[in-house]
Amino acid sequence: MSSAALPHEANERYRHMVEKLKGRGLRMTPQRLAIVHALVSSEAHPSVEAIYAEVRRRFPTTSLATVYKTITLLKDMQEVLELGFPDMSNRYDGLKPYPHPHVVCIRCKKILDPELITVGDLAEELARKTGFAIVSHRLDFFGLCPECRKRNDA
Amino acid sequence: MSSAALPHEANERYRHMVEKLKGRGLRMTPQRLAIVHALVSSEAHPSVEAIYAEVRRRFPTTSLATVYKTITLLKDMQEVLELGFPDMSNRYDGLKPYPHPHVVCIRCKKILDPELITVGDLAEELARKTGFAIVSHRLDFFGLCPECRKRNDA
DNA sequence: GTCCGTGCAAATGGTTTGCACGACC
DNA sequence: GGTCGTGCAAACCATTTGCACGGAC
Repeated sequence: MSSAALPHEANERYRHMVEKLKGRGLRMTPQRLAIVHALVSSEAHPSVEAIYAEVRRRFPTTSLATVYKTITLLKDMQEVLELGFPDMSNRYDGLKPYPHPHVVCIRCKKILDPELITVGDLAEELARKTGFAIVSHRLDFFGLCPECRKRNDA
Repeated sequence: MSSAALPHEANERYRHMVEKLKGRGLRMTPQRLAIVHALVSSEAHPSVEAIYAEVRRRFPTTSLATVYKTITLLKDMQEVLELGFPDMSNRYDGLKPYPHPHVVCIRCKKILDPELITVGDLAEELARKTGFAIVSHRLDFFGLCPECRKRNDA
């Protein structure tokens, strides 16, 4: 899988993840490379199905199980951020694998990364007040994106 | 289902939810009352299984399906907040059914409501920047609770 | 008495697992 | 060549649904 067409940042992430996988002595199969590629080549926070579809364009025999297994691998290595939803399948972020805020359109399921002041300050305040040792967080805003607001004739 | 033993605030919520259900012409069966009771009588953000177990203590024939149906009902009426997790079953908050921050212990799955400055300000800033019409949000911090930190001999 | 709600069981859908073949190193 | 990863199919588990009986009003 070539990474020539990737934007700068995505290319960095691609190489970083491949190196980290290699560093663990894991085999770099074409499927794995394609899955990593799919994870960094979209800012849409793709679902497993979307990644599967993308990977299948190059490797039509790839199975869903392989996609799940590779994502689990990367999740455990903290190289992919998982966003779970009760009413739709999970979404993944391979570009920014650390906790950060998201905006989710409740109609078209679009997910964006808004520019916001850091939640780190809140986490600190929280740790002091509750005695929790905070290791991660998640902040999601749900609403209608500009496109869906226009289409708001339902 | 008596509400005599409930704390003030829980009792308020109990009555509010019952009134709202009645107002929609829905039948107040003992099962429904028990489910509503279970939802407001715990600050632990119970799972469906936990609610089911609690309800069964009084009405041993109650089915899981009924619990799910009633919770769906209350969710649609915005009287229960649903917290979905990819790695455990959903948890519910009938005491504060509006979006608010949570602290989740990644070991014992305890969920608390921390006292924090409002996220409303962030939501406003966000709406301006992205054009989204924000209708809801969710902020979760994950970490180890004080108890689990002590037990940290794993 | 009517109709809604319940309880059972079966279906669903996303995700995980077991296993044998084939490919990476 | 040995071992790990893949692909298939079956298993899983939380949740949802269909349907007939029973209870709320």
